[in-house]
Amino acid sequence: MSKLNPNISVDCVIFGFNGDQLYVLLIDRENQLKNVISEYVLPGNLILDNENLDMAAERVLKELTGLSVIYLEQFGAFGDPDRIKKKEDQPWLKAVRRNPNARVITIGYYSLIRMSDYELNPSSFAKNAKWMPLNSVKKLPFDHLKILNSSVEYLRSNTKIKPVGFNLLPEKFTLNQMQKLYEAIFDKKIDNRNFRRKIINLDILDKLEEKQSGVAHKPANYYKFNKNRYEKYLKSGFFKFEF
Amino acid sequence: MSKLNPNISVDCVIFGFNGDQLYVLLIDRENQLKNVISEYVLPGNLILDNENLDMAAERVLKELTGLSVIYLEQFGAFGDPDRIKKKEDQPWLKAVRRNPNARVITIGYYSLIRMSDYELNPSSFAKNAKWMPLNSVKKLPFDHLKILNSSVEYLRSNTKIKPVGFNLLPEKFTLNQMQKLYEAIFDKKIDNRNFRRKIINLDILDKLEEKQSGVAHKPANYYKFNKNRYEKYLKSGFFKFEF
DNA sequence: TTGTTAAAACGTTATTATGACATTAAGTAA
DNA sequence: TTACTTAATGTCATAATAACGTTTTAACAA
Repeated sequence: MSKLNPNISVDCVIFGFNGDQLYVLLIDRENQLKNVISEYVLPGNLILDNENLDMAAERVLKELTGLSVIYLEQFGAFGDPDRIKKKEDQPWLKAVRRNPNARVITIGYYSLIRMSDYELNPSSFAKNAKWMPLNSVKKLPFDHLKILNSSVEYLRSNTKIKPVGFNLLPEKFTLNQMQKLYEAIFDKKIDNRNFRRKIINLDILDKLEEKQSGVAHKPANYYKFNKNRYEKYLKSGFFKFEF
Repeated sequence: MSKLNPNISVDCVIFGFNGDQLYVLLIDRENQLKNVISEYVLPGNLILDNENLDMAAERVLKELTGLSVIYLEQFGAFGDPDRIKKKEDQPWLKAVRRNPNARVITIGYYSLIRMSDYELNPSSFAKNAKWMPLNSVKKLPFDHLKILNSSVEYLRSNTKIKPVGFNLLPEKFTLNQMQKLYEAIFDKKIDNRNFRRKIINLDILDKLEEKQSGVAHKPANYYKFNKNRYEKYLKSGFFKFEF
């Protein structure tokens, strides 16, 4: 069996979207350790000595939340010598780490997932995990708020050059759902006619026959992301997506 | 005195520009250790336990090349378990590392400097250091080629959204020097009228009174980067710079 | 069956940015 | 004075953008 590396960890920022606002997946420290005040942290842990960073992020996320996520992307390394030295964080570290005083640098990973695809199942490990509205997270232990903020910046600049949003939307989605998502990511209103034109012109959406049903207004058409077409475009040059 | 952390290193990719092509600063392993075949590597080393990653990058670069660099930017973490396990790299590791078998993950930093500002001085530590044309670097020990390639990608996407190039140019420069730099970074020809229009419209250059002299052709006007104006624009929104 | 409600869908115009393209200007050197 | 070399410049057709209001389609209630 492989050993934990005492100096290197990964932390995962998992974003979700519920049709209205962005959420981030946090885990409750309390459930990792009884009798310590309940507090939410980013899912993260030390890496094993025989795994690479990407694998570590995948494993840690799976262990702490039950999620198997399609892709995780590295967005930064955080290594202030005192990043886990705050007094209030010590009891927890002492309880869960073999070497609670070790200097740990952490590598940040992020992912975007469809919240609906991953009902966090209270009967598994996932009972620790909780979706929190991104805007409501004002304080986190360690340097996790810094890490979170950094991931949000990364998400934004990434969204400008890649259609990352599809990972957060259901398989079939309406253009208005999509617009809401972009508005949530960039935290600003977008003109709906301009949005539609732009997204349609990218030519990576397939308009389905299907429409919304049961809604008390004109039903919206469903669309699907055409990954093949997207990848063809990627190869033959550059993608731009800005507002 | 602080100790080296056996598991975490930084590696620096320092880009320079000579008016024609991009260079990268490498150091000669031989000078760190006699009797090992000469081979160039990225300047890098383990971090100290009391310094953060940015400080470590600064210090390591200074120690290995003599350079004090204005800004270093992190661009990625590299942590394959076998990244320094290649057989041919072992003698060197054994000679310079207290714990040559330790798993080391490394954080990549990059910077752009004016080659002319930093004559690498053969009388100092810098005798190890050498500017190599970026295009000529086809092979490096460890995973340094991967790191280098990653930094080039990062440089490119960064250049699209920030006028990073100014760090590589002399204080006063001509628009044609600047264009050559962008052509080197993106590795493609740019139409000079379109380039000029775009760069002038950014409104962050000051045209100086001064002209080139002593050249056997029409002398070019010198320009200067106006940092204040640039930062004002940054605050009030978004910068775009693409070709 | 008709009217009300609510979100979806849609088009135009003025402005700005882009890409493609060729000629003249200003110095030095022979 | 001429040749040489790089600097500097303008136009036009096309594409992308921002700003803006009205009509459509379904469900539901009266």
